[in-house]
Amino acid sequence: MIKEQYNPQEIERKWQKFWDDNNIYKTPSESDKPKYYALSMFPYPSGRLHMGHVRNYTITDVIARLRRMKGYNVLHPMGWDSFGLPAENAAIQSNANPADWTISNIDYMRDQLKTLGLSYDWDRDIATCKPDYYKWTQWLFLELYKAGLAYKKEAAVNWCSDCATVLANEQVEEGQCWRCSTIVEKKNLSQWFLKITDYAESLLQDLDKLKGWSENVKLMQKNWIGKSQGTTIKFKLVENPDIEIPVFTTRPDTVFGVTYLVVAPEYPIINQLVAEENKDYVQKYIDAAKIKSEIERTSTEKDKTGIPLGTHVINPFNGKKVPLWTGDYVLVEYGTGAVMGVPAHDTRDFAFAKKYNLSIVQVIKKQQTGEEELAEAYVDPGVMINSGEFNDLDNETGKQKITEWAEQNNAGGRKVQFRLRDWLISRQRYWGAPIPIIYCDNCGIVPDENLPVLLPEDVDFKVQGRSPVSTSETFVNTTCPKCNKPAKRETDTMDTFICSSWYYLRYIDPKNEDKIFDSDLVNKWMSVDQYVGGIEHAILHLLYSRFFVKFLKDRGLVNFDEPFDNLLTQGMVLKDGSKMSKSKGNTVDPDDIFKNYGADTARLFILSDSPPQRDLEWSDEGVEGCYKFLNRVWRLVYNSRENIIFDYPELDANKLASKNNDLLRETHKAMKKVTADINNEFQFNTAISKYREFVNCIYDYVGKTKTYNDEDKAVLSNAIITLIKLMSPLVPHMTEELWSELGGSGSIHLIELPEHDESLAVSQNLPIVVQINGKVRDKLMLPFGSSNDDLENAAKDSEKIQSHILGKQVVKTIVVPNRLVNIVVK
RNA sequence: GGGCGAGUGGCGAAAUGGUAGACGCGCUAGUCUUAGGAACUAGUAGGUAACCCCUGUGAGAGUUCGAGUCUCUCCUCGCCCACCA
Repeated sequence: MIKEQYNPQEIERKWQKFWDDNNIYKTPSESDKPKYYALSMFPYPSGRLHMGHVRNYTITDVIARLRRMKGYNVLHPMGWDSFGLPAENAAIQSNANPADWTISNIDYMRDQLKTLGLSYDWDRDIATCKPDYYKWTQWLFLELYKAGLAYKKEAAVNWCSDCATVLANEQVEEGQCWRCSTIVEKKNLSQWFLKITDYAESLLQDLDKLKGWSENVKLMQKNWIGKSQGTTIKFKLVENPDIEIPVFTTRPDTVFGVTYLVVAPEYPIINQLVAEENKDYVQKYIDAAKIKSEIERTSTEKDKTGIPLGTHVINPFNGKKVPLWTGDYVLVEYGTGAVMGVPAHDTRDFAFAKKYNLSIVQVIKKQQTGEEELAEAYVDPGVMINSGEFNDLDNETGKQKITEWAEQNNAGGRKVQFRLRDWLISRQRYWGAPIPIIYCDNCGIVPDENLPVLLPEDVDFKVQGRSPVSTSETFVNTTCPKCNKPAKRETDTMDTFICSSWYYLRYIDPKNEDKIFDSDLVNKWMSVDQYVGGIEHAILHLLYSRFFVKFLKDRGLVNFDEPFDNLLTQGMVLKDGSKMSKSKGNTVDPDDIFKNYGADTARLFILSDSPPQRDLEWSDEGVEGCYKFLNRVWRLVYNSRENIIFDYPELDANKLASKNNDLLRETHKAMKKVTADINNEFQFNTAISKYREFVNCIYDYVGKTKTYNDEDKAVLSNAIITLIKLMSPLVPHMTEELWSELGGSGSIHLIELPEHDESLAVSQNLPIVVQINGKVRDKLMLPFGSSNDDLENAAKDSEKIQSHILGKQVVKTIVVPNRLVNIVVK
């Protein structure tokens, strides 16, 4: 018996237990059905779910549920990105163990996910902080090491003093730490890197294969990889012709306009380039540059500064002698660490030359104009002048010719330059996967194959400036696996982005103790059919994941190029116009919504107000509205319970009374619209509108029907049971309850979703718009499929239309079948 | 500075080049109630007393029988990258 009152809390608890007990959402690895891998970006277990999580996981859950009901074997797993700094900070504050803090958060959040009614296969739950997972993270590191893609080097790295650790390039935002906004310093440290730059070209090229990614995200990756085609040109030092300074340029066509050269202050051999009398002065400049923060140095507002080294270089193209400078706007990491100054054709160089009174030589002119004094740099295409044998070439041809000349005369050549730099992965923190490396005085760097290398527990978390791991004597002191002599362990841990860049592979084979995963299984399940997560991962996580998959393919462990076929980047959840955050105090706790309205209401609201890609403004009234709607559906079913026959007889549309035919048609229209909206475009908001329209329509029907004959009952039953089926992916608990109470057996979530019948979804009569000169003047109800002549005649017969045509000349008539007639008059 | 999006009622938003504002929130009036913040009914872009009609999708032009939608110029907002040579 259906209860009179909709009681979400009672229903939801009951069905969640039922689903759990009966393993409704367990995914068999083998099945005759086609596979579908639906994946949400797994959360960091910070303590409790926020609305962003609710949105992310509900979206993916609806997609997974719909696919399941469309006959797919759906993999829909969940896990925990559980290494990271917050656990360590919490440990320092409360003297707890990061592991305990993390595990209890995971347990709480897992319960919350269950409360939300998400259809996960919990048997595949993984946590990156557990040894049975990070063992394979370490294994992966060693594979990279053996392939020459993990290496250690001394480098000027980004240092966050607040987090007391180094940061990857990708983790520095506007010169500040991505996590705590502390201004990042440069420090010279010996650190581990992954050679992601080896894959720069394929990471760029394969973006074209990602048809299911938005252009926006692909472009962000493309810009980050930052490929530029250019030329290197070598300039010899006048004072010591054995020294060559190569520069990188994308404008070799302007080489005859070089009037100076600038090297970075950190240029490795800068000391050999300085004239004796300038040494003191230059050293001061270099020291000053070092202590400037990244943010000061890279500010575009500031004037460029530089000083002459007192020496000169020879331009190989024209033999001209030009002064050599150093300037802190030149980056030692990019290109060759040296640039040529062409003030006439580069705005930055122009400003620099004006400031320091350097000469300006024009070498490109606009077509058809003479040479004239430049008021600003001329950066557009043109014709080469003052360029010796290259004069009169258009500058694009000039680029080729100049580069060829450089190649032929040993003065440089073609060069492809990427902005992408190697991935700095070592962190001086505790709560991460230890880097499985041993340093031996005899054997040097030795990989430790005895995995997992477990995190020590006897550590001092409060140590400053070095990894807390280094305080564990038992961990640090070990023996060399090669020579058995005493040796020391690496005490840095890995960037947690390593752990989170391969997790989607582990879900497929989560309990494998012998291998990172079974390749056959992974090849069968990958790629991920639909990945859903926040736009904030557009670069870091997604780029790293793509890199790992390309590496694993090269190692023969997988046979696909890209991990994620389709990517949906969901918008943020806002309140009062800005992102929900604790610091702003504008958060809404999902638990409160579950408690007051139930998970079904939360799910419905989070999907109803905006399309998923767009930001969603939180609205208490909107939540209330969704709750009322669910109550409205409940009442509809409850009040009609006497007239609902679960096994209603088949309906013959040709024989139905017109009222019943109308409802049958609306039922098929709803089927069509809802599945199309969810399946193709993830337009949950318009799918939900359709639910409401359909419910309004059934209410109309019920309101008009005083007594029910068998045909009425069958049509009504069809409408209501279809409604419940269509709503079940979004509103899983309430629909399960109604399904069961109306007489359905098993779970509604395991049935097949019905397909609409197109012939039943079209109306017999359609409103046809009649326009005069594109303005609507009348609307006529005409049969579906009327011929163009019939439409035109009907339009011209209309009294309203005739009054508009009267006394005018009909120039032409446009007819769009089933839609409109436009009469053009003069 | 470069790149990418987006501008539609009081609000969230709909709209294969073809009836702009579906659906909802809010609001107004009414019904039922002791009462309702519940439910139901009707209305709700602006102008007009009002039907008709006129105006209307950031501004301006263009293409088209017809433009929220396509093209160009401009304005505003958001996001990403940014001394990248």
